[in-house]
Amino acid sequence: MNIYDIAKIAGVSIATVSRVVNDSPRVSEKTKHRVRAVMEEYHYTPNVFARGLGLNSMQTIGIICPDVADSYMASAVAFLERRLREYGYDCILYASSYKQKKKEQAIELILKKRIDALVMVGSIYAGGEEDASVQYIRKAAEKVPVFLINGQLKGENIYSVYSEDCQATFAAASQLIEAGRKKILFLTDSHSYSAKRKMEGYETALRSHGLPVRGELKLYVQNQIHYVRDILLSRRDLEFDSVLATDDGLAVGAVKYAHAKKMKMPEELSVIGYNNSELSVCCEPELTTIDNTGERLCNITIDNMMRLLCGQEDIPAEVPVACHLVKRCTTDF
Amino acid sequence: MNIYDIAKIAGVSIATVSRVVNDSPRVSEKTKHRVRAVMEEYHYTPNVFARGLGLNSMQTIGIICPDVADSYMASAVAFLERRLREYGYDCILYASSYKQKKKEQAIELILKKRIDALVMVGSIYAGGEEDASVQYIRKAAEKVPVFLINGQLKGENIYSVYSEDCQATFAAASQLIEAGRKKILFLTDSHSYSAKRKMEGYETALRSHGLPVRGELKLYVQNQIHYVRDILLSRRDLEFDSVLATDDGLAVGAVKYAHAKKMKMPEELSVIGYNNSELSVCCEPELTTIDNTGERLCNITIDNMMRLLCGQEDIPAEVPVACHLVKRCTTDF
DNA sequence: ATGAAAGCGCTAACAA
DNA sequence: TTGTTAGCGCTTTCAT
Repeated sequence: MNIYDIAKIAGVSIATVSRVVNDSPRVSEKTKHRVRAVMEEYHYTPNVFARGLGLNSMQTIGIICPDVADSYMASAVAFLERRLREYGYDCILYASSYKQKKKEQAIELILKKRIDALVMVGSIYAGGEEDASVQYIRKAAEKVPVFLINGQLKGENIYSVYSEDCQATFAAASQLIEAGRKKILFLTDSHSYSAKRKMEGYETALRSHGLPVRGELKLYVQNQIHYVRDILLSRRDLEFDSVLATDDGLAVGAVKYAHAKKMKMPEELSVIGYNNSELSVCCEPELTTIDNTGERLCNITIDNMMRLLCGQEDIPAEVPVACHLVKRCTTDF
Repeated sequence: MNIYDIAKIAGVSIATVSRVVNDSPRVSEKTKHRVRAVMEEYHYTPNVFARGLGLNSMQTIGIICPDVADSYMASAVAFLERRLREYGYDCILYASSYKQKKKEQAIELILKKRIDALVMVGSIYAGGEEDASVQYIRKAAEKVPVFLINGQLKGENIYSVYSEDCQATFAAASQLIEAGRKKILFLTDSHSYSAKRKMEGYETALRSHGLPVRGELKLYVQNQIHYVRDILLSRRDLEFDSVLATDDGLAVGAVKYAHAKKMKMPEELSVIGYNNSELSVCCEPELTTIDNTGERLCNITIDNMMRLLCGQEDIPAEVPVACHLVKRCTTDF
């Protein structure tokens, strides 16, 4: 059942059927009704491939992120998908992993699908720095508008929305210090741009309060609760009275460590996580955490994208979004 | 840059270029090399829409699930995506929500995309029962093979892989009873088929141990940790010495309740969760939970799908997969 | 091994 | 308002 069949049955030309399908105003209501009736009766569905070929678009947005299983990205993807569907777009999903090579391959593959726009979720992709590792994004932007969520990159056809992680960790670390903590352990699992910005805020807070920045207090670990706990237990040399983590999972690892050492929280150990995830309210005591407002980032991105795809021009190239601290039980301020 | 351009530059016909693109054996190695060189030089990428039109396929699998943000489904989607990509397939993603109407709409929309197969993730879609609410799946299966993950439905072109939830809860409840528990609270947030099967196992265990099945000990609640805790705190009439939950989040709510009441776990309250999620190892004490082996379900599904798409015939219509209990600290057996 | 040409099902410019 | 027709870029059959 194709457009020719419908045209024949309805006694009109294919052009008219096409117009009805696309709800063109240049068809009389009467024929519209008639054609629609025929389409209904025969369960006609326009062929999207042919349509794509003609329009050079299948109304599809590519979403790429390092790992959909990560709860932060899963929420982002869920949110993006829902809003895009409202606007009649489909999502094709690519998990790129965290490796540079894989990221580039993923982009290459996804661009072949002739998507209408590309969303890159995660600060692993770009973060305001200019090196070779970011050229593939620029190249992608030559073909299709690129939207970075929690990424930052200047360039033609590239739009960044990111959370102000640096300010957030600065504020959090400052509060720890002002509450009397002197040795803040910085826990991270990543060298992403956002991790760098978080570390920057941490260091700035130390310095501006006259505290030394010690290398051994910046710890890279895998993001697995028990693994983090065990690492901390094994590092008996390490002295710290508080933890600032770049992810709730890491922070929970620290909480588990405190349990294992029978330390009281927050008195003997303060802990601050990141992302305001379910984990932060699951662990005991519940975790003070930084909410980086993933939903807002997504919303702003979609708004910008839709305006761009509708031909508007005045889309901001960069939108920083403030985080806020959610105070729970692992801190005493 | 299209196939005609490449053909002209390489001094061959478009048919030959097409053959090279598809790596047909009916082209001499010499011309293959020549044409490939030209394609490389001009960064030629075949137009997927035209290709789709010709082949009536864009090598795309539709994945539909009620909510990608849910950690169980997020892992499943992540896993499916990775494996499908290995086979050269793309994923288009639809979040359907849990409502019947929305589910039907989602299917209708996704079928318009002329996907090569459809994966439905989650026991919300079907579970071995024959009612009207499942007809839309049968209709979908007329157009494209349908793969249910943790769903069960007999029918032409429908393939089910599901975990044996009934056995799992039967075993878990039996162990609780044999460890001396008499009042097991069954906590669930869903009327999905899998929730029903879980309840069935729970009831069977009670009966086969000579215990009564009490309606008030089967509790439907929203899946939010604090919400569950508060509900339990408010239901002062409810007496129970153990909890069997259909999801880790619910179980953690019970753990929080025990904390609030200063009850010792597992002595005064045993808790068993479901899904072996990160939450189960995050909470304190850590949660005994049922692992329903989501990865295995996905793997089996993909294997079956690929065999089917390659023209093989002997695909099992139903594959039950056993769960297993992961013992942690909220039980004393 | 290669080429010519007929689709695939739609959109849109142009005519009427 | 409606119809005719020329693409869109590819696959594939049929010749050669």
